[in-house]
Amino acid sequence: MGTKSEEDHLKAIYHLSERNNIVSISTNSLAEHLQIKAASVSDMLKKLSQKGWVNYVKYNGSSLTKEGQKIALTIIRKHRLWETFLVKKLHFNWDEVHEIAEQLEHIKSEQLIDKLTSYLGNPEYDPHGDPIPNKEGIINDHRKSILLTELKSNEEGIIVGVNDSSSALLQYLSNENLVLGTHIKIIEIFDFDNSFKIESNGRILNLSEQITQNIFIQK
Amino acid sequence: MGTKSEEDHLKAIYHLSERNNIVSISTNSLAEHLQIKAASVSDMLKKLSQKGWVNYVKYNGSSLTKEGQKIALTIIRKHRLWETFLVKKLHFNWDEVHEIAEQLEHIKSEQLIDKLTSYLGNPEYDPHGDPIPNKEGIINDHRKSILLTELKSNEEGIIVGVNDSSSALLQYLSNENLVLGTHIKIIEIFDFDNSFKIESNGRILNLSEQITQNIFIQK
DNA sequence: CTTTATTTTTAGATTTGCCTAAAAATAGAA
DNA sequence: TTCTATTTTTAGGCAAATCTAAAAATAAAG
Repeated sequence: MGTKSEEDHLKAIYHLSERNNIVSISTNSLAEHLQIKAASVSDMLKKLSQKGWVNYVKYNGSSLTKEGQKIALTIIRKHRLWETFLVKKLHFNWDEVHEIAEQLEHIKSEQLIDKLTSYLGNPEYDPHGDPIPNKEGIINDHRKSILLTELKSNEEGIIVGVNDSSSALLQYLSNENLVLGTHIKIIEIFDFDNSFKIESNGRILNLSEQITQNIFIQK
Repeated sequence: MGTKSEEDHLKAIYHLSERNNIVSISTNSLAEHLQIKAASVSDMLKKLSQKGWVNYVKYNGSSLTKEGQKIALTIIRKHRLWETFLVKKLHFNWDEVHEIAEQLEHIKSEQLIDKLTSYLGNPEYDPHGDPIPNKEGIINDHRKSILLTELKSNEEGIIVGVNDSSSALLQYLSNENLVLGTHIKIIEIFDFDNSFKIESNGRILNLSEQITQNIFIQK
């Protein structure tokens, strides 16, 4: 499809749109996300717009076209399949695979991905609980998940995903034994800092707002 | 280590040296092998020489330094491990894996290769019968193989490798059922074109010189 | 041992993806 | 609403890896 850099830009637009439920993504937030300068992003947006992958109005942000979204989802599909491979088959920890998958996602071979998919048993979710788009770029997410922040005192749920794949968060969660499938119960919510006191596996834990707004729960 | 292009140049020097048992590789043959122009190769040789990876004397060809050879062998190791993965685990045919491995060999993660190696059961040879260098870049090839061309009438042997990984050759051999491990016997050698009449699996086959000089045999 | 042919290098351009600095547009505050 | 701050774009540059065309070195042929 595109170059590594083009693919990275499309993916960034997709992720920022998804995370914030926003239609138009600012050039600055893309630059921040991609760790490059805004001027470089402007250049690339012009190019992607010309290719028909991005809707771009000067000074007014950008969004993906149908075709751009298809490409972004193909890359995300590959990323999540490779992460699944790394954890399930090569026995990496879930916090070690992101960087490697960032490289593997750009390998070009449809047949490779087809064979990898069936080798992994057609997985629907990656090791972080994120749904794997199908070959047509469609996400079939039958989890009814909400953010932990949306729960109230005394409510209970199961961890089904994370909103952020940074090593720091994933290691923190592993360390506290808050892995996918873990059952938790809200004991108390502290208004002054929005931190949560929860119970999980018979232990009492305190979670900061930075943590609670990155954990997906199913009641 | 280096960029994709640097790695490709080092690997090319290694392969051409190996194939021809020659110490110094001409710029033109590198250009031919890499499918780029000789002028571009000159530029790169200057760069690699400056990095201490290549011995380069203007107008006099190039060879690998110790360090350059180590890098080349690391790439070759990764290439052959990925090929093994593609054939053994994903069930590709041996003639389909070269292109994909050309991409995968540039993925950067030592841990990934370590885990892949043990996942594959520390293989010593790749699907084409080529030895896989170890982590230190040492090739431990305990096959005593010779080229099919070196056999005489009535001699027999087993196919243990190929000298050329082109799809064309590999498909030809698969088609004739001349896979690794196949036992063959020389019936007759025709002087006028150096072609061989052989017997294999009870069938009589004629092999041109282009084929016989690319098959490794163990008596 | 010249002359010609071939190989290799240099010089100068191009493309891609990035940069900095300055200009232009938009948004926010008084 | 007008001034200031912020965001975004433009303009011009740079490094990497390639190219073409021309010059230089080496090899081959007579």
